[in-house]
Amino acid sequence: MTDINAGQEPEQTMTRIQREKREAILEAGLTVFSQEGFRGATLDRIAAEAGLSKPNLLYYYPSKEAIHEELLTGLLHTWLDPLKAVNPNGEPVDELLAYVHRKLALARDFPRESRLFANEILQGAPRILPALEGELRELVEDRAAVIQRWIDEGRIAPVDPVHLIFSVWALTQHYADFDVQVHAVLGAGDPFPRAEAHLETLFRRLLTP
Amino acid sequence: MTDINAGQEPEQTMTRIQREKREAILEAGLTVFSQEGFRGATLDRIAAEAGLSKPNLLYYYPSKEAIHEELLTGLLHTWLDPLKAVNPNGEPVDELLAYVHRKLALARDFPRESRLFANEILQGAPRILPALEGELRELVEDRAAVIQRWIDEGRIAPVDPVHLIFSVWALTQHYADFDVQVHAVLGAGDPFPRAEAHLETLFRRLLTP
DNA sequence: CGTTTGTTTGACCGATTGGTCAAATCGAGG
DNA sequence: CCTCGATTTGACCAATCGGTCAAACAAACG
Repeated sequence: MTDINAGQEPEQTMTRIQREKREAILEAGLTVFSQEGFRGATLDRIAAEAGLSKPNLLYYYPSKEAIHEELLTGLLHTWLDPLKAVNPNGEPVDELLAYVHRKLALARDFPRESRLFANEILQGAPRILPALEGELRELVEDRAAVIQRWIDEGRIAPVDPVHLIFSVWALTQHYADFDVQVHAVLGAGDPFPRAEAHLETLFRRLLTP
Repeated sequence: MTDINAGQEPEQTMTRIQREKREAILEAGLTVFSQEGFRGATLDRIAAEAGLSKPNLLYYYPSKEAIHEELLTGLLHTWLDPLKAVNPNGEPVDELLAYVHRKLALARDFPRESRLFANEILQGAPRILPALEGELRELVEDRAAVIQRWIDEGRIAPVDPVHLIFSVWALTQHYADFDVQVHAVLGAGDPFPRAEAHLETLFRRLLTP
């Protein structure tokens, strides 16, 4: 019996089969957790989705909690990167529009990740509240200061910087988290091209001085 | 043994105690379902929250499903009313801003209802998809036509009418569904006054011709 | 080929789940 | 005070939950 690394990422020491199975489990966990939330998800469903027996799944991850935790920690960085990438020395309107586009692309390409995050927040963020009050808050305060500077310099129209960031989050994640509703209203087509054009219009009118 | 109405609302025939207990159960169910989702919620927790024993709860509602269903059906109307109330004969910008304010007030005053709805959509809307594809879709199409008319008459700036409605939903519900995140970033104060001012600015710049 | 190490599974466990039921308790009317 | 229906509860049930374990199986290697 090999006590497979219950902690972090010495992926080097893992065999091919270990990497593949753990990846399959994370993939399945992402699907199930993002639909049902942590409490609603069951190991049986995750195991079935991953094509493994339940004891076999528990051979690779020590608990349901461990799968969920690894998914969440991986997520936060992906989630904050687009905001981090806003360049304080760039052209303000372009930088902010590019941020919106990156965030919308994330919603389009990683809807399950978006819903996993939404589920965690809806449940009161019991597992990532510290990260929200730490990393996230600091990053937002930092970028809000940059935006405020742009406003003071008259390079974008005055707007509450933090609520501007909230608006970007709300508008982009809506297309991932509420996609069932979006499709119920719009029909079968891909809503993203129009969404992109709409958000471009919205933020351009909001920000252009 | 009285077989308490398992169907709809002859509230007239109910005694005071029946009305009170059923109300307490719905209240508790709203709290629990909105936090944990349908699968994650347990009858034990709902019963505890309502101050009842589990068998006593099941004396008033025949199943977990029944509580959830009654909450959801009651919800949809509350949710659509603000959009219904948009007056096709009013002043366009005022009407739409009033809609935004009504929807934000809903998020402020009924956050649990908002989260219950969000949970249902996140899970794929298994219980209200028909209503979304029916009532909701028709209402949105109807109001989108009104907005399009306003655009054609040059009374508001051109904008995709359906995505405009999505934007109102996304921006207002964000403050209810993600309030933990909002508070993590902003600190303890009440975010709604600033949110209201921000959304007023946003939609005024977007819509003013 | 045998051994050792890594992988998979069937059987099982205690706890919790949604739900039942008969018996106990309450409360209003006679 | 008695009665009868309304309400409440303790005990219980089958199913499912997260998780364990020993045994079976597979793979690598000398």
